[in-house]
Amino acid sequence: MESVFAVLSERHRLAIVSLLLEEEHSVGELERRLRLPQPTVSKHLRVLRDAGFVEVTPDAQRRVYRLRPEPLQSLDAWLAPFRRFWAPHLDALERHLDRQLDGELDAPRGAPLGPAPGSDTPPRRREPRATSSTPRKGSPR
Amino acid sequence: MESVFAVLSERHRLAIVSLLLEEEHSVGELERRLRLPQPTVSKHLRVLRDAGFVEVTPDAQRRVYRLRPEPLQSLDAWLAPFRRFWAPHLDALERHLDRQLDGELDAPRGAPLGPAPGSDTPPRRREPRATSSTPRKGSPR
DNA sequence: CCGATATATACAACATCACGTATATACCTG
DNA sequence: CAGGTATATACGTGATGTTGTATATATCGG
Repeated sequence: MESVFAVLSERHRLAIVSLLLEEEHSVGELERRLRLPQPTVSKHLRVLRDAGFVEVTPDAQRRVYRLRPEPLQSLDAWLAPFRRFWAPHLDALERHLDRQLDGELDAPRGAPLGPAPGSDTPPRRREPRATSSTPRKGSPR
Repeated sequence: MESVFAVLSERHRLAIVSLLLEEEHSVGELERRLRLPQPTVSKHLRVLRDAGFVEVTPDAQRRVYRLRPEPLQSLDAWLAPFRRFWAPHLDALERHLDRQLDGELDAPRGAPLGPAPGSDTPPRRREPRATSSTPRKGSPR
């Protein structure tokens, strides 16, 4: 369980993190909120603790878990360069919307709202923009 | 492979996403950059495509992959509430850094979001905030 | 049309993870 | 000390993911 992503890729752990965002909780409280057997909760908390997501404070027999900021902060830091990436996309979207709002007098060529959510393959053609440098054909392995 | 986290929890996929942040790449280019066998690259790209992280444009026999913003944007959105959470912690961190001048928290350029800083808990204070007025005993289920 | 190139997919082996069950440890109350 | 409560851990099992090998599909050059 190395990475921040691996830790959060489990839905119950994600739920625990979300719950702990609001306030600290004991194991039993998490157990009830999530409707999970106690060993499951404890094991997920163990993973979260090893990864630095939570810290624990003993309170008699109870263990009160609370969120720690570091791992999520590092996630935020990792994400930073990507914000710069989709900024232009947002701009493009905004410009598009601006034109639309400004009046679609332009009658924009029928293109009827592509359904294209994500994983389609637009039938587009692309010129060989291959950095002009690597005309490799038979790269011998 | 449901969640954004699950997709990014694999280091090679994370590397691919980072590479595609800089510019689009064909499968062969990724193959060489990452020193991975071609089927492995293709399979990871398949996962990324199904999850909406990348889109592909055919260029003769090549397939040129480029990054798509949506999934990472949703990750950013998920992270938003947590920023409010660690804001107070940032104050503490800043005070600490002011004294230490220990800058090392930055976006990894290709660095694989290292193992979460687990128990390297900076010498922080732990208030005895054990809700001192809750001497719960045996709570019956 | 043929061979080479580029990429995708099928299949099997293997590792990892999450879960349930059982049990261990610690603390509290009487 | 005894019994109950709260949590952690060990072990076996089934599910899922990753990888390597082999093969299929499509395109290009001649």
